[in-house]
Amino acid sequence: MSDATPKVISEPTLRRLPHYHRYLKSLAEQGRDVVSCPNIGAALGLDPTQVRKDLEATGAVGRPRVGYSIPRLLEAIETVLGWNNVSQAFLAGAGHLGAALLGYRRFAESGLEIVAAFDTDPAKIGRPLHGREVLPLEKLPQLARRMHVMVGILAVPAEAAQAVADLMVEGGIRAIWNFAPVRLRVPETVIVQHEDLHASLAALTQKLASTLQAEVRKGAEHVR
Amino acid sequence: MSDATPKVISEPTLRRLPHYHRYLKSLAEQGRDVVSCPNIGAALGLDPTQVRKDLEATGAVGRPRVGYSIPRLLEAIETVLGWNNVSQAFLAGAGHLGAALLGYRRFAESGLEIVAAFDTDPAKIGRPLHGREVLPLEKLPQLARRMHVMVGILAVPAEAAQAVADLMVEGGIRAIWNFAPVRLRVPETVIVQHEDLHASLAALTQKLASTLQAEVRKGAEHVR
DNA sequence: TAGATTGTTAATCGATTAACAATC
DNA sequence: TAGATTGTTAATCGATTAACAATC
Repeated sequence: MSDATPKVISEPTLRRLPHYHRYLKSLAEQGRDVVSCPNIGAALGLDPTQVRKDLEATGAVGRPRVGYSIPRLLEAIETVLGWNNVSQAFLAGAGHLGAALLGYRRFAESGLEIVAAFDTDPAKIGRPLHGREVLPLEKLPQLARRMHVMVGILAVPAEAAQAVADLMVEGGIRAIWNFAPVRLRVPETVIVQHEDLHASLAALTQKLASTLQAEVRKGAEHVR
Repeated sequence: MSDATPKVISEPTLRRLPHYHRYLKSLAEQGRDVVSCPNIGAALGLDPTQVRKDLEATGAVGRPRVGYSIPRLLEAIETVLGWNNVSQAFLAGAGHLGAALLGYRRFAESGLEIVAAFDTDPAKIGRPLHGREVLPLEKLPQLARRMHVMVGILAVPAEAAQAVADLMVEGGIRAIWNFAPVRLRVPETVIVQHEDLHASLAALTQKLASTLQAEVRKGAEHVR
């Protein structure tokens, strides 16, 4: 029998862990050192059982009647999410969005450090952007290999996304954070996290439209 | 009995619709005018049955053996997503991310027009940003009421998010696109679309870490 | 007609929620 | 001890996937 279990954590759980972390941090600052699932659930608007299951996924152990140790919980979450060992990332696309991502320094707290940006626009290449150098896109693969960069951030127009993703794969990048509204074709060994603003916006506007419509219907019914 | 059905479309379906739209657009440009679900599924890497269910949700009707009319499908998707009637939005937070969102003009294609930005920083107020004026945040509620703006985009630091959301609600805003890593407390009548970059990043880094770990284990086993 | 695709109903799968015994 | 909370098992719920009849 092997030592460690594979331990697959579901995407919804993974996405909730940072929220727990943030709340626990605020409690720790207030001097609290234990917390219960019902407590977290009430603060974050989540089902206490769901909170417990999520915490269980981190390997944390609590004490009945008391709760969980906040420092140990924070530690457990950070370990699971890999926030302890920072990994370096390359950013492709130094447009509006790319620049915003470069400028947002707090990703470092989540274990990600953007070390260089790449673009095809000669006007951008060579100039520093938020303290990082902008390099010609074609250099991405060899540099990724040389520096053992594992994470790529894709902030290029939809038309170019697949080609740039191919470059990243060529450079040995193993995880792509994709901001282009395109489903990428990559080898199975490469992880793609899709950050689809267009999809979110579509969901938002549709929900708003259907809500407003329902209200109009209800209003009409009332008049009738 | 009432005329129209409420018709609730699931979030996953809503998020896929823009992808279908994009693909259908490209087919239309190539002069194609019919398309089948297996066809779409193969192109986008989705199960054909899932594609069919999604299209069904838009009210589109196809012909057995032939497929769906591309123009009619495009029309159906645009109608369902509310891309025909553009709605105006206010942006709160003119920092890196806010500026990037302002600069990204293509949201208009998805029925959203950002008409003004708000901030508390005196250095930003009064200056135009990507062609839109930056106004003092405290003016948001009354202006939203006066202009009947229904959508708010929240791109402020986490600490300020709840307070700014409260201002939006006060101004009668009915849908909030939230880029802050915070769960907002809003009345039931207000829709919140959470765009949680921290959560996505957490999921990405965890998956990468656990994949790499699994490979190390496998390698070790091989050596043994 | 033959056969591919639609439309629809059933089965599967995974996540959330509920129930309850164990425990401090 | 009494009772709140953990840990765990079962039930529910919704989305995905499979199966199959209807149809052009």
